[in-house]
Amino acid sequence: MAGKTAQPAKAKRKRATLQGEPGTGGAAASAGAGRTHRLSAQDRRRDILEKSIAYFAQVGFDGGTRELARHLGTTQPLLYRYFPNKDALIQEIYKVVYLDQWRPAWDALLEDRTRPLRERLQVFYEEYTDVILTPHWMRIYFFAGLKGVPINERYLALVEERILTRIIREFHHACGLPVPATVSPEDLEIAWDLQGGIFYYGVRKYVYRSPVHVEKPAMIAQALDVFFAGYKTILSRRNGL
Amino acid sequence: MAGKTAQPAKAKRKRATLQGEPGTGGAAASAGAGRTHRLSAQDRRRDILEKSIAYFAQVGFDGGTRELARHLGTTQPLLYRYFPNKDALIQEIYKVVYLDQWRPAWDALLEDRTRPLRERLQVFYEEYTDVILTPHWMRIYFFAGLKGVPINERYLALVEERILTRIIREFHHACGLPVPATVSPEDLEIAWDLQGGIFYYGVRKYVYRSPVHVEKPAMIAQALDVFFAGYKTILSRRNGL
DNA sequence: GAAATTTGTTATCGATCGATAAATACATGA
DNA sequence: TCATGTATTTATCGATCGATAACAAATTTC
Repeated sequence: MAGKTAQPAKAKRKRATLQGEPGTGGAAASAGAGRTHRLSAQDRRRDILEKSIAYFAQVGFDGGTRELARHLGTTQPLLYRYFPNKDALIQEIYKVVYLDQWRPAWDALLEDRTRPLRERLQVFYEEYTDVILTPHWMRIYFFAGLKGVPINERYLALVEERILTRIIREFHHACGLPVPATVSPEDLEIAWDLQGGIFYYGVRKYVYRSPVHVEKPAMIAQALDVFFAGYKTILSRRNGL
Repeated sequence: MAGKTAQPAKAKRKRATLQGEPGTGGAAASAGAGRTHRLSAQDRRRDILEKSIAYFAQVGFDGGTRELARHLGTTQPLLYRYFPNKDALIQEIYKVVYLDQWRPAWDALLEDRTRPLRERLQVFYEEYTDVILTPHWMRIYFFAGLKGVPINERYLALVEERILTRIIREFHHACGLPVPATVSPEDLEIAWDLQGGIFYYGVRKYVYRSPVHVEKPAMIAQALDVFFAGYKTILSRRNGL
């Protein structure tokens, strides 16, 4: 269990002396991102946040602050000028990745009864999956979930409220059935089945980096085909054939 | 970012002196699991493996070996008598959790054409999810996936080979259609949609510890209802209505 | 252009991690 | 009962981690 690849402790010193060079500052030696010395506080903060998402999405939240700083092209203590501690940085990542992604236009789209529901859902899921079926979003989502971060519950509640109950209601309307005042647990679970089928495509692709067999829009179309025909049949049966 | 809750370094010494007591050995003081001193090599190894699964499923593979030992009611160096290093232990966990779970009876069940396919799949998924929709399996699965462990690809390939292609083939047969020699990418992806919908129920429940709205067998029944009616419609359409 | 402010770096601390070596408790066979 | 072998523990090493303090460089302000 020797701690990874043990590097001799001498290397540090060497870099410290190099830092005196004229044209090439010490920090850029590692990341080589391009001489970004001395940003404004606002820009630096944004830069840290952005690159932290990419970094933690790769290695998980147990990734070290030193290696994170290397990805930033700066030094590790600088992080602590902009975030009081590692956990505060992570909390901010959650907020950005989870909550600030919903587009208000989707609210209108899902309930726009001038368009066929099938079309609405195809458009919605194509756009929505453009946001969440990405390596960063997916991996942050699961790293956070496994850590038991409380923000997850909020997200699942948000999915039910903004997406799933709407789908059920609109589906009833599209079938000429009375729209239920409150969505039943069974119907909610059927909508989760749709959501889960689509979502798992992203899991296979971005969590497991496994090849998928059709392009994303085609996958969504198929999932919706099955959902529409299947759910309609269920509703028919339920209402005495 | 002070490393968790900093415990004063004195505490260690104190326990070391306590260890001299007659009835209560040093190790049991922490876990209190019940005086399991001196197991046979075989039993100890099995015990370590079993409890390691529970422990790592809880905290992830970055969990410390010392705390793992506490859960075992022993000391940390003992682990290294039975596993050369932490990674070897983890590899063995993968093997147990992933591969040694498939029941040969499922092979026969899925292809038993004396029973209706719908019934076969209900039984299969109820049994199969008894194995994989558990906190341990789910969490190990994702911890491993996010770490990029190569064993995942093998698992996904196994699902396609043993479950999904069979479902597609049997479905064609049940519909009176010719059974395709090789399953098309589109059909495979439709089967993944079924698998994903069911699987995501477990994600919500065990990764996110979020409440679900119907019991597992009912969820499976609904997912299969949608799948059967939906896929049948698709196949009909595909063959010129 | 000097003082004050802000940004970034070097050096280091204490804790914890995986791993090893040496010593100790326990069991078994002669 | 004593020697031998195995199971378990104590003590410790080197590396790495998050975090802080002290210093240096760049920018702004007067």
